Formats: sequence, C-alpha cells, structure tokens
Amino acid sequence: MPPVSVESAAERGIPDAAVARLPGYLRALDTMTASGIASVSSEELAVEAGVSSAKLRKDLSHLGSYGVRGVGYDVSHLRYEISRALGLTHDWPVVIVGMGNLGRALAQYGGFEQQGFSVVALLDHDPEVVGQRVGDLVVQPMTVLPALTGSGVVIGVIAAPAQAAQDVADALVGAGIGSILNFAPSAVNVPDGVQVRRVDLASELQILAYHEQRRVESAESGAPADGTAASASARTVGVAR
Amino acid sequence: MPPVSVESAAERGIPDAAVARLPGYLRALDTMTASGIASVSSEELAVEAGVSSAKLRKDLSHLGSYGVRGVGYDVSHLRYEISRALGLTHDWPVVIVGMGNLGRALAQYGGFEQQGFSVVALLDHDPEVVGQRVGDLVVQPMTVLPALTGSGVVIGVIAAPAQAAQDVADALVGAGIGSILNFAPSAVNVPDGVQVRRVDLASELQILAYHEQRRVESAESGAPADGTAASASARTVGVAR
DNA sequence: TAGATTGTTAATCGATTAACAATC
DNA sequence: TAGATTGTTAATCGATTAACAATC
Repeated sequence: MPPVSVESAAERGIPDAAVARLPGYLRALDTMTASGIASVSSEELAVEAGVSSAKLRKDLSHLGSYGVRGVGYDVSHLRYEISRALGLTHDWPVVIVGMGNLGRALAQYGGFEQQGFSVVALLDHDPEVVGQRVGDLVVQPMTVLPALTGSGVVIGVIAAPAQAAQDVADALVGAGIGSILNFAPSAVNVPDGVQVRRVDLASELQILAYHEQRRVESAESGAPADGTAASASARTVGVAR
Repeated sequence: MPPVSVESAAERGIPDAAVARLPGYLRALDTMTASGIASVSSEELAVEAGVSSAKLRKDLSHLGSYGVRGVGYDVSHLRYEISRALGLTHDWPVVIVGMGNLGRALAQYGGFEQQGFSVVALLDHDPEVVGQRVGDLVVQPMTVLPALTGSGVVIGVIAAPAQAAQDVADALVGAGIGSILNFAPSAVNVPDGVQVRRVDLASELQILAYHEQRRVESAESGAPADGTAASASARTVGVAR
C-alpha cells in the first residue's frame, strides 16, 4: 500500500464556523497593529474580536501552532498566518454585475481594496448603462465575462434585481466564475463546486424583528404592558419600584 | 408550588438556525404566490428555498402544525404563520445612521419596504450632510434619536465608517434602540439584551477566497498545475485527456 | 524556578439528517 | 381504501465550552 500523504490541519480544511470568524480576527489584529501593539494574549484578542478566548484558541489551532505558551501571539506573525490560511497573500480580482443603486455603492465602497480584493470590472445588462463611468471604471456589457475569467477573475458579485439573479449566476458560472457573493433577494441555483454566499438585507432585519417581537411578548406576559414596543426596549427592562 | 405556565413551541423560542432560515421560506412562498401556486409540499418548498425537505419540516415544526398530512401546506396560510412568527404582522420603523455611499444606497434600496420595514429617518453626524435630501427623506442630526425611539423606533442600521461605529452604537443604545444591523467593518460592543447583526462585505469575500484557495491547492496537488487561478476554476475541473 | 498562557482533551450542547408512524 | 405527505423520533454530526497538562 502506498503511503497516504499526511495532511496538516490546514490541508485537511478548517471547519466552516472557524473560517467564518477568521476575518474578524484579522480585523482585530489590524486594529491592534494600528495601536502599536506587538503581542497579544488569546484573552485580549478574543475581547477585541468579540468571542471567547477558548473559541479563539480552538479556531487558531486549526491553522497551526503560532503562539508561545506563557507569552501569547506575535501580532504581525499571527496576522500573516491568518491571511495565508484565508488565501489573502495575493489580491483577488472581483467583477460586480448589476449597476443599480446597490451595485454603484459597492463599486465605490472602497472597503474591498484594503482587504485583499480589487474590483476590476463592472457589468450591466442594460445598453443604456454600459459606457457610464462609476468611480474609476466604465461599465461594460455582459459579453466581456469570458475574457475576464480567462484573465483570472474567479469571484463575482451579483447586485442585480431578484428576477435577474439566476440569469446572472448562470452567466457567471458559464464563464468559469467559481465563487459568487449574491446581494439579490433570491436564492440562486449553481452546480456543485461553485460557492455562493448570500447577503440579504431584508432577511437580516427580519431576524432582528423576531427578537424584538419576543422582547415585546415577554414584557407583556411578565410585566404590566402598555402596548408600545418602546416600553420593551433595553433601557426599560428591570424591576419597577 | 404554583403551576408553571405551559409554553407553546413558539413561546419557548425557535432555534437560532431555524429563525435564520424563515425569511428564505417567506421569500419562496412569495415567489409561489406570484406564480399562482396555492398549495405546496415540503419537498417543493424546500427546493425553492434551497434546503432539504427534512430540514424545512423540522424548522416549520417549531412554529406549530400548519400542514396537512398527505396534502401539503396552504401557501397563503403558511406565509401568514411564518410572518407572524417573525413578528412581521406590522411594519417596523427603521432609522439609518450614516449617509455615505452605503447609507444612501440603503436608504434608496426600496427592498425593505416590501419586506415589512419602513425607513422613517436618516441621520448623519456631519452638519454639511444634515438637511440634504436622500430619496424621500431629509437627513437629520443625531440629536433627533431620542425622539425617534420615543415614537417607537427600535431597530437601527449603522452605515457609518468603522471608526465611528462604536459611537453610533452607543448613541443608538443610549436612546433605547434594541436591535442593530451593523454594516461598519468593525465589531461593536453593546449591553446584554441588545441584538446586533453584522453584515461585513469584506468578510464575505474573504470566506469565498478561502474556498477558492483550497480549490487551487487541491488542483495543484491532485493534477498538473499551471500556476494560474483560472486553471482551477469549476469549468476546468476534471480529468484531462 | 514561579507565573503565565497556549494547545488539546473531553464533555456538553445544538443542529442536521434519515426514517417512519401518524393521518389526511 | 390506497397513496401521499406531514410531524416527530432517534441517531449522527459538528460546534462550543471548560478544564488542564504542556511548556515558555
């Protein structure tokens, strides 16, 4: 039997829940770098990132062993290792499709560049919109997609309306895009192997509404209610005297 | 011992993971309503929402028992029950703080209104921005916050830059806001009982980058690699001949 | 060495899945 | 009734947490 290759923790893959928290650790380390902090304990970094120190150490253990017992972590070295684990040792070119309000805002957002991404193309289906200037780029037609993927673009952002989202996703996948960030308020179907993450503003608000409603309900059953939502807000929780 | 009140599933609380999927079911039901479909099976609805039918039925079981064995679910009734569980039987007024690119895009997004929310106020810290018109509203100063919460606003959206996010959060919480949707690329600390959900565009892209990187790595070890990211994209995965 | 803090273990908890009895 | 599909159960899986041995 040929020897099976021994995989490191990183090669075996990091649990999804841990991957989702790594960007937060990166951001916390950047904040600390800006404050001139060179070394941190798991406890300090956990507070800055808003997690427990046990969870932080467990998450970092999936990348390797980059701390020093009794001392802590070197900020810049840990930052590098997390960047590397996330694949951010080089910039990723990104294409945004759909130049409505949201697409234009994303195109000019600027927050991507400093985080390891560069918006290299803006596309729109509408001939009226093609040719317009948005920020530093000129909007191009959908037909340029294959050329973009040919030159190495693998991440696409859908900022089109819900009814167009599936068509855009099909076009992206057809051209060879492997990862999609979907801002349209609808689910899109893609073949296995293509990654889709969805950012849905209305869903996020609905989840908050659920918790606000529970607050109102518990106030109504547990305490004299006056029927207004405001009465159940945080500042009024407590024992009346 | 006095009898303990018997709580229904809804009163006991719906698991977080299930709550997070309810908006997707709602959206799928709306799509079906628009197509004139009056009744669905868990299998059909699950496909539309992009989950397994077992998960869908399990999730719905937390709300109560609104299906008919052998038949399925009445689309409009199920829609109503999910709306009710999420607290969407009335509109929730929302305040957006921060009128940069993103805040303006959110203010004019329109997607909130149809989903049970109405943007009732836009605030900004900058006196130059206060008084400007954005969509149908005029930007107001931060000082109006207490008046807004007094009139029943309990949900706030932070669209301010990272360095201002904590100050905005403090102002929101201080005025009595109970739920916050944070678009700033930083974590904010709030007292227990205040809900915060964060939408971080760069984090989402970083998570996609992780998966793209793994794709490249596995292509390099498992197949002859040519060193370009494009070679590892979905369309080229497979056995060369 | 004594004190501090990591990395890991094991226990607990919550979420997912498959299967099927209940029942329309 | 026969066929279909729900709602629930039990098994599995993955994530979280607390505790502590390893070790700087």
